[in-house]
Amino acid sequence: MNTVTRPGLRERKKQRTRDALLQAALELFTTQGYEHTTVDEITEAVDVSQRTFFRYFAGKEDAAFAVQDIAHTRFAAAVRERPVDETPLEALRNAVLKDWDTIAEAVEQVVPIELYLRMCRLTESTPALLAAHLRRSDEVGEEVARVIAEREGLDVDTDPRPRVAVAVFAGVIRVMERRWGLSEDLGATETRALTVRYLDAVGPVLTEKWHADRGAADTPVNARGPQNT
Amino acid sequence: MNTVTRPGLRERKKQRTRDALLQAALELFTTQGYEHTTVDEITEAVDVSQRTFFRYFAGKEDAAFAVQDIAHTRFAAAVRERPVDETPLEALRNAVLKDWDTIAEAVEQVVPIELYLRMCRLTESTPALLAAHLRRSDEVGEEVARVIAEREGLDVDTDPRPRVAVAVFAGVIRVMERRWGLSEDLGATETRALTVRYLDAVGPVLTEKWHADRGAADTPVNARGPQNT
DNA sequence: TGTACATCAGTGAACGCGCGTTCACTGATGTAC
DNA sequence: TGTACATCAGTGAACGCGCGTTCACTGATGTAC
Repeated sequence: MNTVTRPGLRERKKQRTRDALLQAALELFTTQGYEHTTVDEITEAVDVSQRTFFRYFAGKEDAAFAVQDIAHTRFAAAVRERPVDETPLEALRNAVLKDWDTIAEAVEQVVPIELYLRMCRLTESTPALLAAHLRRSDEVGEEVARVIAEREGLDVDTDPRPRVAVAVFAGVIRVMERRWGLSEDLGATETRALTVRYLDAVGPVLTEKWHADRGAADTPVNARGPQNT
Repeated sequence: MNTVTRPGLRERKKQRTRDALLQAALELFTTQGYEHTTVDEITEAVDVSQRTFFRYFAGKEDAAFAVQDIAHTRFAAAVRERPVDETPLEALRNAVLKDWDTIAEAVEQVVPIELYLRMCRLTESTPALLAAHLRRSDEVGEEVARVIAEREGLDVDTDPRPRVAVAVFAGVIRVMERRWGLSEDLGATETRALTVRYLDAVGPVLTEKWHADRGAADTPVNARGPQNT
């Protein structure tokens, strides 16, 4: 065993403690609600002292967003990897979509994906968490705007376009998040389709006459016909 | 005196107490920082009991956003008042601009405008406040999306366009807020011009080649030439 | 105009609560020889 | 392979703090007659 050098026993134990705390935290948050879960309950569930929790997480909120942070970091990295010949909005769109291809696996390294999805729903319905989420997303947006500016060889502080592009994109993602949070059981494929459709809606929203196709706007991406949600 | 019926003495006293608390709160927040100001300090400054504070504000955060709430309410109302022949984005743009014509007076009814502006800056630089602000803005966005949907005779839950339009608009406003927060002494006129320019940038960002006018994008609205900020 | 009663803003003192911190300590893991 | 020492994750118990709540009470304002 131990084919390649892997972290020592101490490191592996740390990782296990952290994972256990994280999983217990999300489990409790999604079961009893974020506000109604105390740090003490989390540490009791894992059977470590309260002090240990604060060794791994700066606070309760930090634990709540530990997995989301992975997603954010991955997204920023995905944007960085887009070929420069794509337009900024193409790059952003392709980055999310590509990112989503492998996000499930990445999350599963830490907690069950299903738990992460439940946590996302909770975030949408808990004011304190939603506020924190929006602020974190805003930060990611700022980071991504800098990446876009660099790609295009622009100064992010003097040229408004990188930030505007990211803001437009982030706004659409936010609309998708809200909608995703509302409808139960919206799978990966549907979410993807929804995102593409919303992104495609931006152009027409700005330029086309809205009333021309009134009522036909929410037809599914690949098919036409009656539907709900 | 008392030409028309005005609120009784009791009501006027209540108003004065509330205003005093609000002003003291913002003054302390902007002077010492939000986190470093306790509710007790606020009530001590006004010389009322701590209990009285909670009669007027649900909590510390509520006081911090009391003025901002006025602005939000006014904006939503302004959107409602736009003629229906304007496109949604025209309506949103005209609503902010029109709203800003009279916002100073409205705010002055409650606290000095300069204090409100200082509070806005503080919000931008205090994580807890920024998070709360973004969540509140998100709520306003939802409300405005419903107004837009109604204007256009669309169902906000099946047609993505109202929410997408508002998200795009809100994103641009957010970019403006951030920039405003960074540069000191950005007056009303400049802010207005900045907003218009950012809104005008949305179309080109989506459609035009970015590199064509590289470096010339941030020239002032009415003039061309070297400049900073 | 005056009196008697009702309403309700404000009091003040005490409390519960959970977050996050502190401290000196223990014992397992890692490393040097 | 074994021993001696260093590191550092985890302990547990105590604490400070500020938010927001509770309660029975006081006294000013409003209203009915």
